[in-house]
Amino acid sequence: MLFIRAVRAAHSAPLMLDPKLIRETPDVVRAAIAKKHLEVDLDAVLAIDAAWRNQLHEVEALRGKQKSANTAMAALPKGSPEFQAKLAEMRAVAAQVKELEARQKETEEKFRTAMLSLPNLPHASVPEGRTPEQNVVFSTHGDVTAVSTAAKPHWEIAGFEKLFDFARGAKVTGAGFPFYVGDGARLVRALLQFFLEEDTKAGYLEVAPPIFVNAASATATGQLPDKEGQMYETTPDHLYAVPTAEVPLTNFFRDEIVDEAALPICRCAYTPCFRREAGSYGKDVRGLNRLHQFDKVELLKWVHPATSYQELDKLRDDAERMLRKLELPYRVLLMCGGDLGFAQSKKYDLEVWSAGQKRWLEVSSCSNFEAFQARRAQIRYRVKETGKPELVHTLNGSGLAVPRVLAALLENNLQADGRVKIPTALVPYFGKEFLSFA
RNA sequence: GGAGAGGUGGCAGAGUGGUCUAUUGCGGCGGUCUUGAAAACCGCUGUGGGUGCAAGCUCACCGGGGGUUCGAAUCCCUCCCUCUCCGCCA
Repeated sequence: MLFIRAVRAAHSAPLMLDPKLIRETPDVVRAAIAKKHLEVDLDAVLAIDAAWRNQLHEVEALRGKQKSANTAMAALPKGSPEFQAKLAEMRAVAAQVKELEARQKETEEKFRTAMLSLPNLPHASVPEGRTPEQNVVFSTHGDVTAVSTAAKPHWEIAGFEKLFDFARGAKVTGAGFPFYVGDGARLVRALLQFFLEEDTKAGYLEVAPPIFVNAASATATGQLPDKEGQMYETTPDHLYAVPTAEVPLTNFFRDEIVDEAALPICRCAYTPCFRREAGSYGKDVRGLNRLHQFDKVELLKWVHPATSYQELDKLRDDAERMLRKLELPYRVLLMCGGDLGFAQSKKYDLEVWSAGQKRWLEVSSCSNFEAFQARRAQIRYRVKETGKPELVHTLNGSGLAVPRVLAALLENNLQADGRVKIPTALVPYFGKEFLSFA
C-alpha cells in the first residue's frame, strides 16, 4: 500500500536528469555514469523514450481532431443530421483516444522508471576511482599523534555508561537509542547550541522543521523509492521520521520559483535524525559511532548554477571551521567517482580523528547536487533577463553531527584524572571547563 | 473527532456541459505623451511536454487521482488541503 503510494509519487515527479541531455549527448552521459562505476543500460532508456514520443504524437493528433470537432459541433443544431453524423464519428475517435492514451501512459511510466535508474553526473574535478580507498585526502588538520598514548575508546572510559546509558535506552526503546544523562545531556545541548550559533554567524538562517515528512517529500530528495527500508515509518498516517534535516529543508521550496536576487539562500536546521541502519549490524556500531537516533545540524544552500562550486567550498569551510574551533584533528576527503553517492555531483567528507579508536569518524558530508534534486523537487529561480524559470543548484552538508564529534571529544580530551577537558570555544555553552564522569 | 463552507493564473475574483483559445480588476513589462516623473491612453502577460535553425505550430494543465460524455473548470467517485462553528487537548 505504502509502496504504491511512494512509487506513484515518484512517477508524478519530474525526472532527475534532463531528458534532452540523454537524447542529444548520450555519450557524455555514458562516460559520466562509467566514472561512477554504475551499470546502466542507456540504450534501453533511449529506446523507451523514442517509443514514448511516437505514441505521444499519435495521441496529440487525435486530440487535435477532437478539439476541432468540438467547435464544429457547438455551432450545429443538436438534432440535425450533421450533428448526428459527427457524433457517431467522434464516438469512434474517443474510443481510440482512450486506448492510445492508456498505452502512452504505460510507456511514459516505463520511461520514468528507467530515468530514475540514472544517477547524477559527476563533476569534472571528481577524481577517478572505484573504492573508498581511492578517495583523495584533500587536506589534514591538527596533530594526530599527540594525544594517542593515553586515549582509549570512549565506551571504555570509566563512568561512560552513567552519562551515556545504552542499557536503559535498549530497555525503553531498543539498541542504538541511548539516554544522555547529566553532563552527557549537557554536552549534547552545548554542542548543538555551539553549532547553531556558529552557523548563524556564518550567514545561515536557522529553521526548526517538521521531523516527519510525507512520501512526496521523501521522494523529492531521493529517500524514496530507493532507501525506503532505511526510514522509520508511522502508522496509520504513513509519514516518515526524517533521516536528516536535509529532507524537510530541501522540500521547503518544493514546487516554487524563488527570486534570482535572493540566491544564494543559506539555511541551517537542527533535528534529531532517525535511521534504521538495516544491514549495518556488527560493523562499527560500538558506543556513539552509529545510532538509530542522533542529533545533527544540517546546512543547506539553494544557489545560482554559476556559483555552485564556489558555494560548495564555502559550505565545506563553514563545517570545517567548527572542528578547528573545537580543536579536533580532522581531515577532508574528496570522494572519487565510485564512492560518490547516486545523487551527488561532487562530495567532500569531513572525518574527525578518534584518538582512542585510532580511526577516522565521518562527521560531515558536503555535497553539490547541482540540479539533480532541484529537478525532482521543481525548485527554480526566475532569470531576470529572460523572465524564464531555471533550476537552482542545491548543496548540503552536516554542520555537524553530534555523536561522533562527542566521541572524538571524549577520547581526545580525556585527562589523566579521568575528566574530559572542554575546548575553550565550547566552555561558554557547556558552562564549565571539565566534564566529570564521577 | 462532529457539522458546514470552500480550493480557478503573481494577487483579487467571475464562470455550474459546447468559439473557455478561462471574463474582469490589480500588479508587472513595453510603448505614446512629458525636460523628467506621475496621471491618462495603447499593447503584452502562466507552467510543462512534443516539434522546428528560428519565428512559430501543437498537446496538456482550473487542489491531486479516477470516472461519465462526441465534448468537463462545470456532473459523479475518491483523496489532500484551507476556513467557520462545536468537542477534546499540550
